[in-house]
Amino acid sequence: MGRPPCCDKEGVKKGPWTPEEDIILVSYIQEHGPGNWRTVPTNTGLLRCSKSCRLRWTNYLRPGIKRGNFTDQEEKMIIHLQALLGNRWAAIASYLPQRTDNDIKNYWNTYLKKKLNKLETGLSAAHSREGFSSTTSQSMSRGQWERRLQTDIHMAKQALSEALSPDKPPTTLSDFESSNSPVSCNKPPQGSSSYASSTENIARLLKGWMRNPAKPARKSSATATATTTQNNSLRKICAGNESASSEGTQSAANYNSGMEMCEAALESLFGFESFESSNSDLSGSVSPDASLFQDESKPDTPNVDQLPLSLLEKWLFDESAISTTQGKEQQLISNYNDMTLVQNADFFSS
DNA sequence: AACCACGGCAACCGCCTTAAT
DNA sequence: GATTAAGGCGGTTGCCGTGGT
Repeated sequence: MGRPPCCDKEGVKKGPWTPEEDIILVSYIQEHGPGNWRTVPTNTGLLRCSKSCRLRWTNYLRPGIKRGNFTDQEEKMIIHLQALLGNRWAAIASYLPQRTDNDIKNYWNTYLKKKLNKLETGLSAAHSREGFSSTTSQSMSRGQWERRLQTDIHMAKQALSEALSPDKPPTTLSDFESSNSPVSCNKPPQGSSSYASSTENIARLLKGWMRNPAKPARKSSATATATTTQNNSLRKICAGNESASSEGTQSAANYNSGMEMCEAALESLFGFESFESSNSDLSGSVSPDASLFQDESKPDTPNVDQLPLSLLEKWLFDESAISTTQGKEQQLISNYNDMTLVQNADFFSS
């Protein structure tokens, strides 16, 4: 016999989540923590499959998720990581801890891919204008360059996968990756503050939602027409959550001050505009629930995930060099690094 | 004002890996 | 070791809002 069944498929609700369902889910996770999704539908009474609950949590309700426009820095990072890792959105998302893999994937598919295609066609058009002919020696060198790029990408991927392999010492990338994985959320949080603050946010979310029911967030909230009974039950939940909010506020404040210090340090060190500060103008445009989570912490997220790409790459490939001890690959990777950096500089200066 | 096309995004689907029995 | 479901992930779909005609 294998494991017991997750959830029977009959009577499982599909489609957008209602705020009430969100509250139930968040309340449950606040109490029990994420993980063991199999039991969530039965214990909460939600008519959702466990998978749907997990997805809703990881993509929408989880504390620390930033919504709204992507910054230039994030955009560059995504492009760069996509070139390195391919469509491994979860891996890419681990470098942008405030963004979900779904978010990054959507952003890539709806915007970045098109933007890069445009740039690519623009570049090739410019090349043809400048006399790049398919029969000239220049095209030969371009072909060689492309082949070399392909090889380098392949080698970089290989080195990366080696660096990520589980038999490596515990200071490698895999640690950071795993520390961002949902599994790590199963670990007892460093204090229950993250869930408490999550509750606080949900309470505020509902306050806003009830105060302004005519302007719900898109999709789930939009489809949810708040009935009187719903509001009453939600108010009860809110009242309960309010009491838990004070400790969360404290932890959020601590986190924020820590983040500010970290960002200030990064800014002074690398001259990068910090992710948060460059996003400060988004606060007005994000959905109500999203903005509520802005100040949330992600307990197991290491600060290294906030580092700008150049430093991250340096660290990443230094790690690769240590673990692979293959100088040739390292050389190729650094070549690739140089090339992609130049490419990116070209892309974004245009 | 009505219609249409397009873009954004939440959620679902299906496959693969991991883990429990 | 085999079996089976959970969990994770990437691809895809479908709904809704918005802008153009």
